[in-house]
Amino acid sequence: MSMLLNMKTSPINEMRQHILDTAQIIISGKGFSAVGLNEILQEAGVPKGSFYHYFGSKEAFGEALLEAYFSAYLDQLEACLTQPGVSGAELLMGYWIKWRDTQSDCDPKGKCLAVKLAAEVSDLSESMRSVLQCGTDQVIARLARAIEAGMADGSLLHQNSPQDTATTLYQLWLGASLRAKITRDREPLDTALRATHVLLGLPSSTV
Amino acid sequence: MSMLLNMKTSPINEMRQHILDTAQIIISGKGFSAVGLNEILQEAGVPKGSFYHYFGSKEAFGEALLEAYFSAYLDQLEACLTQPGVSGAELLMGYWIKWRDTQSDCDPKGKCLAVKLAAEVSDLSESMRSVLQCGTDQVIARLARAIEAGMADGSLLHQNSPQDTATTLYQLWLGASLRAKITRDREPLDTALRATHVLLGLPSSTV
DNA sequence: CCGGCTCGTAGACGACTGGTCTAATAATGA
DNA sequence: TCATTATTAGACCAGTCGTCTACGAGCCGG
Repeated sequence: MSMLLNMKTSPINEMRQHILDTAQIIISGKGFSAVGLNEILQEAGVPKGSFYHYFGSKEAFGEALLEAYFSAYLDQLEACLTQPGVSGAELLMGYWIKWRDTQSDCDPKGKCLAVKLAAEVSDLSESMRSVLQCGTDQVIARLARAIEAGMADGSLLHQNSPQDTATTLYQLWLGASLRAKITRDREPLDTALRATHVLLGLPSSTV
Repeated sequence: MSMLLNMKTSPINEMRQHILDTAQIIISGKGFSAVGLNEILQEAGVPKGSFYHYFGSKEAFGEALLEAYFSAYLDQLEACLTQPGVSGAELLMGYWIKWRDTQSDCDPKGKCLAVKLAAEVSDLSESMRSVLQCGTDQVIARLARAIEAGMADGSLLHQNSPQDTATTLYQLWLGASLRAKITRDREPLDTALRATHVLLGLPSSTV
């Protein structure tokens, strides 16, 4: 009983999370294949031999990394889209602006793992692809709910289906973030923000 | 003089191209870091030692790979967008439909290297990132010209700037292709195609 | 026709790192 | 004190990129 309750703060899970946190920063910079366990474990101050006490393999570790990432991301998304007294349209635009800002600065901590790893990992590991699919589907579903709420409160027009709009917007921002990695500036994300206004039927503002 | 003319068919360039063609298939599946020169050269039937007669390093090889890819892609794009007696809108939609079809089937030969490598390579090699930037910028510029032509022949409405629309569409399709790698089906690309209709101000068709 | 020359190629090799696992240590609890 | 568990050091081999020497095909002068 108490073991179940303390699952997240048990020493072994604390260590797991510590390794995952360290790895996220490194991997969001160098990718999955290009980073060795050595580098991660050394940075985390964990002996190499201990790795297989916490994770069954590098692939299982990758799964856990993505699961932890999406878990935190969805919490953050939920918080972002449930502020009292703010219209649905404003909540959504706040989310995209936050996306633009976190992906255009240079802090590796906030970089999106879906953008970084999707292409590399989907053809590499079926289990990691599956976590990625589950995570992104949940993000899109949450965005669709937010769009629906915006339609309900009158801040968004009814044009296409919320699911379709959410999917399109997510894909647009995925691609914009990818291109931002190429150009190394925020122009792709600014362009995506303008397009988001259009796709949501909002008056274009000076961003 | 004749050397310049024959540059593309000189034995050394034939060999280079043969290695590049072989590598493109493998790398578009497994990525850049995860593939060793061994595997590529073995598949190409080229001994390992000879590699450094054709390319200075793996990174230089990666540059050449991307250059060759974009060179071929831009030729293909040009051919796709310059068919006589077809309206600008139809040319563009033909291009997106072709994109959808090539990226949704399983043939690794036609897979987009920009989608596959952008995230991995941009943080790994400045020179490869630079080739990627140059290539994608050219694609977007060519798309912008096609949109401009569509406005000129009356098949497209004047709404936003051609450059902006081209950028948005390209990013949307980049992201849709990325998500298609995750979901392993064509739904992301079908959704992108519908959104493309909307963004171009065309009547939505049953795709 | 032949010997000596160059030059592109061949693939073994070096130094190193990868993920994985076993065997030994440290810590814990009875 | 001992049995059991938790932790870790280091060996392991396959694989990495890049180098280096040695082989052999082709040419040229005689």
